[in-house]
This record gives sequence, C-alpha cells and structure tokens, in this order.
Amino acid sequence: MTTLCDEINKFGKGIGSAPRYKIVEALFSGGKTVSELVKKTALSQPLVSQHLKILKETGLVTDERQGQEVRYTLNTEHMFDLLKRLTTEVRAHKLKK
Amino acid sequence: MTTLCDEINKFGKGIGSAPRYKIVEALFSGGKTVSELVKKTALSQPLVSQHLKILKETGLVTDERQGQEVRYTLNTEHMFDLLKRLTTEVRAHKLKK
DNA sequence: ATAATATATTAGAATATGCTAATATATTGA
DNA sequence: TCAATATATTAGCATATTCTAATATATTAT
Repeated sequence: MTTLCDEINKFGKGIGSAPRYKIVEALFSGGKTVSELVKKTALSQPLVSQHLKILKETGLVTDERQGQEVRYTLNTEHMFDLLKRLTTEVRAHKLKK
Repeated sequence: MTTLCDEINKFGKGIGSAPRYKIVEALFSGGKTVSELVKKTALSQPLVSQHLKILKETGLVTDERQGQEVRYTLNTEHMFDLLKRLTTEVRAHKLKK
C-alpha cells in the first residue's frame, strides 16, 4: 500500500528536478506531444522522453498515443488531490501553533 | 529574483528526498530539536544536520537556538503559500479542459 | 515492403547526492 | 578553564541522476 508520505515524496521527486519541472510547466498550458515539448523546453528528444517516463511513473502526467504522436497531459486530478491533502496537513499544523 | 517555478522546484527538492521528507513528517507534529529528530527518524546526527541545512535553504524549515539546543520548525507560512499558488495553477488548468 | 517521422530505449561518461567517520564549534555547568 | 552535551562541518567513498550518442520500435504513407 502506498502512503501519503510516499506519494508526496514521489510528487517532490517529479517536480524537484529542474528539467522535469520545465516539462510540467510547459504542460500547464495544455497537453503536448513529445516534439512540442522538445521545442518548448529546448531539451533533447531522448531526454524529454526519459523525463516523461519518470513523470508518468510518479503519476504527474498521463500519455495517450494519437497516431504517430504521443500526447502527454498533466494528471491534474492526481496533483490536485495530493496538493489538497498536503495543504490540509500543513494547515492543521499552522492552526495548532 | 526568484520565480514561482524556482520555488516550487526547491520545494520539490526538499520533500523529494526520502530522509528529508521523513524529517518534514516528524516536524508536522511540532518543532523539534536536532536530537529529537535523530531519535524520531533513526538517522545519524550528522545526516540529520546536513538535511536540515538543505531544508532550511529550501525555505521549508526555520531554526532557532535555545541554549545548547537548536529547535527546527516547519515554515508553514511559506509552505502554505507555495501550495496555494501551485494549487491555483493546477486548478486553473483543470477547469480549462 | 520501404521510407519517413515520432517516440522510446540503452550504454556509458559526467556530475550530483547520500552516507559514514572523524573533527570542529557552541553552549552550559562545575 | 575544563568537561559534558548539542550541533555543525568536512573529507571521501558509494550510489544515483543526468545527460549524450547511438540504436530500436512504432506508425503512417507511398
């Protein structure tokens, strides 16, 4: 079973890397294909693919093949849920003081 | 100047490391001295100090010397603010779809 | 089937991170 | 001042990450 701790930790791993956050940031404006991400982030194609794989494993993005291309999209439901849970913990601590 | 991107990235670096998240987790129940954190996390004293230094640099904790001891506390204001800003971005994207 | 395009995977070098052991500094009390 | 306790720093090794270059796979069109 995965604890909230593990998930937050994975989330942090995802956005804690500069190139990965660059990719996440690019996805805020909507789903993008790998090529589009390569253009937008100025990272090499293999590197983008490698980081997308990690982002997918951490649950931050989802992918969908569309013919020749693969479109990656922010998994906003998951992110939002995680952020909400973490915010709740932080807020609880804040009020306690 | 520090952008939101940089800050979120630093935040991720902070909680993206297993031992560091362990420390952050221990701090959710209130400020603790280094010794207390060493006990609670079962990590070595130098390691805890090293990670606390990083957590301090990323803005996740603050420290305050109390005589012989140093008490570390979660910087909940900063965390809460960051989470709120990130949540806003994610929510905006979520609604856009 | 073959060529063209998009994406993924792999191997290996470069760099960064995490850890332990040893040592240094800071504070307090005798 | 000296010993005791708490914390911080440093050096060096082990491991993990990041990156590039080369190659593999998948899809589409001819």
